[in-house]
Formats: sequence, C-alpha cells, structure tokens
Amino acid sequence: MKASRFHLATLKETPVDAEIISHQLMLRAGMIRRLASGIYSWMPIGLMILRKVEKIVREEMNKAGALEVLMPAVQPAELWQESGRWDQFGPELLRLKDRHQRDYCIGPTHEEVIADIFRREVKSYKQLPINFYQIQTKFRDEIRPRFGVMRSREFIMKDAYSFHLNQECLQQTYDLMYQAYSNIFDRFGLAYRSVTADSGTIGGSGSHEFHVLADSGEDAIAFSDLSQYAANVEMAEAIPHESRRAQASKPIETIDTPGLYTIEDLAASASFDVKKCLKTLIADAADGGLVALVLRGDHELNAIKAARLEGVASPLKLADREKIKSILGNDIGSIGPVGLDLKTWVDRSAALVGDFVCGANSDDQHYINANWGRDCDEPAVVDIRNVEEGDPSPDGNGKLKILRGIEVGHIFQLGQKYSESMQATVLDENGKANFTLMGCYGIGITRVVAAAIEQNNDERGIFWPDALAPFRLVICPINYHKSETVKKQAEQLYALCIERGIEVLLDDRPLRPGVMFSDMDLIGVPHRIVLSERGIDAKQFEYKGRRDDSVQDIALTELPEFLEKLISPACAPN
RNA sequence: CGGGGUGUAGCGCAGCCUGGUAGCGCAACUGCUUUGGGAGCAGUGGGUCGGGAGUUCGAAUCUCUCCACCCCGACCA
Repeated sequence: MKASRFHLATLKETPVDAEIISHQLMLRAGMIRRLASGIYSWMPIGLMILRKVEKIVREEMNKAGALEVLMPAVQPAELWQESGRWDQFGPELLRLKDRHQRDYCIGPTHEEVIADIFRREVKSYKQLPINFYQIQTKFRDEIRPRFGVMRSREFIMKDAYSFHLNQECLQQTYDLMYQAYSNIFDRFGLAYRSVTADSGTIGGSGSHEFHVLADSGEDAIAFSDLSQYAANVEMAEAIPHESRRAQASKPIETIDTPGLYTIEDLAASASFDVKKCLKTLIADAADGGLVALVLRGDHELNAIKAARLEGVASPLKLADREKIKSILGNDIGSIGPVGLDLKTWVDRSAALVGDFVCGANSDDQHYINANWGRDCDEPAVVDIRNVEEGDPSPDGNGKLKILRGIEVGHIFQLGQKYSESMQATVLDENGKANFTLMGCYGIGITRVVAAAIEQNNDERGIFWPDALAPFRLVICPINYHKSETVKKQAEQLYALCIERGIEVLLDDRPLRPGVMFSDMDLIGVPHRIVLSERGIDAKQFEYKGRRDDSVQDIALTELPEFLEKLISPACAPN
C-alpha cells in the first residue's frame, strides 16, 4: 500500500470526549468514527486490524473443529418468548416492529436462534458433539455506552455454541475451547490471563473469563504467585491469614466515641489497629427486614458473595439510613454484633479477631475488647469479603497477587437451560429423547482491538503486536518527491516486500520526516525502515522497531536477510 | 433511569455575564521557501452559532421548549 493512495486520517489533537487511551488513539489514528452514541464506523486502517483479529479467531475455531455459520441480526420475538427472555431481558434488548406490527429484536446474543437451528437440524446422538460458531454483529442497548468500542452498543462478537448428550462430552469440548482460546490469545501476542468466573445471569456451571491485562482494566483478577490459580476477585475465595482466633485477654468496656462514624476515624482517634475494629454493614433482607454483615475494618464487602447468602436480598442492597434508625434505634456508625438483634453473618477473617472494637448499638458509643462467644454468640461464619493482595491462595499454594484486566472472552457450560426451554432434544442409543447439554463461548472481537491498545501504547501512540498490525513494515523515504535516488531505492524495496508477502506501507507523501514519523508511531506500525540520500550513499538503510529507543544502520546488502528475519517469527499460522 | 455538564467551521476553543450582524489555533486548498521528529511566509475557502418558539428596532448572547452529546451511579464480550 502506498500512503498517497491510502486514507490516513490522523488527528494531532485529542478529541475531548474520548476518555480512555484506546478510544483517544483509535480516533486519532483514524481507525473508527462515531456515527451515534455507542455506534461506530470502522475506517480502512481500523478494519485491517479487526480483520486480523477475526482471522486468527476463525483459524483457531476451525482447527478446534467448530463449524462456522452466520445467523441473522434481526430475530423474531417468538423465539425469545419461548425461552422466556423476551420478558427477562429488559430494555437492553432492542425491540422493533415490522410493517405488519410483528415484534422483532436485534440479537444481543444467539442462544435462541442456535437452539432453534439445532432442534431442526440435529436428531441423533451420532451427530454429537457439534459446535457452531459465527463472527457477527450484536446489539445491546447499553444504558450508558462509553469508552469507544470498549463498551459500544453495536459490536462484533465471535459466539460459539456446542451441543452434547452428556456432561463428559460437554466437558471435553469445553476443555477444547479453553485450549483454543489460549491459542488465540497467544497468537494475538497480548499479555492475558484466564480466570475462573461467576457464571452470571446466563446461568450454568463451569465458566472461565479471558482477560487482556491492562492497568486501565475494569476488572480485578486475583492469581497465585506459585500456582495456576486465577479468579476474578468477584469469585476468588478469601482465606484468613490466621488459622485460629486470638484469645480474649481483657474485659469488655464501653467507650464514648462522639462524632466517630467511620472505621478510619475511630481507629485514628485512639490508635486502634484497624484490623482490630469490626465494621457492621446493614443490608436489606429478602423478606423485607434487615440483615447484618460483619467485616474486619480493613476489608471490603463483596456484594456478589453476600447476595448469595440465605435471607439476603439479591442483588445486594445496603439498607438506607432511615430504615436502620427506625428498626435498630441508633444510627449507622455505632452498630456492632454484640447485642444486635438481627440475623448476622460474619466474615471468616472478622470471626478470628479477639478483643475487638465494634459499635455498641447506641449512638456515639463503641465497645472495646469484645470477644466472640464470651460477649455475644459464636459467629455464623461465611466468606463475604474481597480478596486482597497477599492473601493466601485458596488452593493452598502461594499468595495472591491482584492485576487489572479487560474481559475479552468468556466460556460457559450452559447445561440444559436453553435446551429445556427451547425443547432441543436428541435421541440417545436407546431411541429416547434427551435434552441436549450446551456450552457457549464468546470473544468480543471489537473489544480485543481496544484492549490491545490499552495494553500497548505510549505517549506517541499505539504499538501493535506483529500479529495484529495493519502494516508490518513502513518504508519512510526522506525526500521521496525530490530525490530520484531515494525514490528508486524505496520503490525497489517496496516491490521486494510485496514479492515476499510482507504487508508494507510506503510513505510516498511529500511530507517532512517528522510528520511521517509521528503518523507511523501513532498508527503503531511495528517496524520502520528509513531511506535517505545520505544513507544510500553510505550503502546503508536505517531500521527502528516501534518500541526501540534508538535506530540502527544496516548495510543495504543485508536487506534480504533482514526482511527474512522480519517475517519469520510470528504470524505464520501454526 | 437519577444526578451533573456541554452544544459556535473537520478537530480544539474564545465570544454569551453587560444584545449591535462571528473570531483564534490546528486541519484543508493555492503559491514560494524549507526537508531527519508534527516547519515559515503570503493568500483562499468553509459557520442554518444544535432545532423550534418568544422578547426586542436588532439575539450566538436574554426567556421558554425540544433534541443531541459527554461525565458520575446500577449492566456486560
């Protein structure tokens, strides 16, 4: 490709309403343009990258035996009514009517359609397992689209759905998909982690998320420094550092604590160790009353874990202040487990604290040296806190570290959830109809592009891993339009690259070098060759990798080997 | 949906308070000079001031209304 014939529409200034770095850089590099809220056009250079992602995904899915299909974006309401999700899904499902006033939606996902295909197409266990996938446009009417294509309303997803007669077979395909996903992310050349995950609203049992690591990521993931353990912090089991409770050593006392409502204020006021203070949070109960959740002062409540407890309203909602006052008689800030007349759940770590400080259930008063068993009932112990860096790994090996990630892939075992509601059955060896077991496997194709940028950028722009780069190599001739020597050399090199199948961009625009370099750094071309009259006279060309600090001069005679090296390492489909 | 904010040239902004017929930088176009990290000079084009209604001799500016977009919260690949 010659730059003069390409649409390079780079922006020098950062568009003001793009908040995160990937969105800013995608706009500045001319990859995407916004059409409406959460809806983007992909411009030529952006689409080149998107296609690279798709190609790798497609190749690895095919290799893993999945079969590509293409399902409609517009889906009839009947299917969604059959699965029950027409009512469940809420406003995120974009609904529309045709000229006959029949209801449709734009698919946010395709379980219904694929289940319908399956029940029409597949009759016998002999045809199983089977795994269908597509790379297709989805629409989810997000309340607040933001971060460019990271959370857009229209987006491209690879979604796969597998079908099985029994759990062993489902597990086999699930494992195969896990491996395929690992291959895919390896080939992208991105730093990533797979983690065990909450299976969320889609339901089912086994579930893993694939996260591209980036400091700006929205999810926190916990992993062991010694073992393979890795989980979303939403899910990671919190293990106390102590194995047994500290002995009670002093008598309980009441102290006055006027104006001290937060654990920080309380601890600071009398130099209590925050870890000796217990905080008591009051949440709505499922029956309309209240429940108490007790945590150590330095720990954070995990809303997902808490919502799973018996009697706790799901999703978790902390009770409002007035309701607490009216039922308990005192304000938040002075509530504690001692003498509290509420169902009380106590976090594992909080249950191991002795001589603790807590609210005295009377305004402006706290207890010190309170102890479980002695001053109140033995606690009902549960895991309701977020794990922290340094916590013991739940598998017993090593300590937890926390990293941030962007969720770009998710694999689920759905079980029979959809096959039952959609009546998707197959005949087994005995001619008996069985509800098929399903697995589903998603990769956010458009989000991968944004995540790759979040992970790989600097103050000058993007740097693409070789496998995703729109161009592998850029040739920057200095004074292409003035110097016949440079022009000739550049054209020769350009022809040579094309002959060797190297995706090359020749920047033949009549620009000053600084402008050329800035553009190429911005759009993230990983390799750059500069040709100048000066260099050619010395029989040299200049090379610089996008992430290199300095340039190297290489003899022109070594050009063929150099190009050989350039294409050899990655990219070749394995 | 609740709370906050913004709409003026392709992008970034000023002008609005105090009404008088729209400006700056970048980008684009032309010419000359320049050519190793976003050049200089000279010139050119481009705006229903988000839409509508109102007040006024006169509205980007004041009032009402509608719309769009952005940010903070509950959702997700």
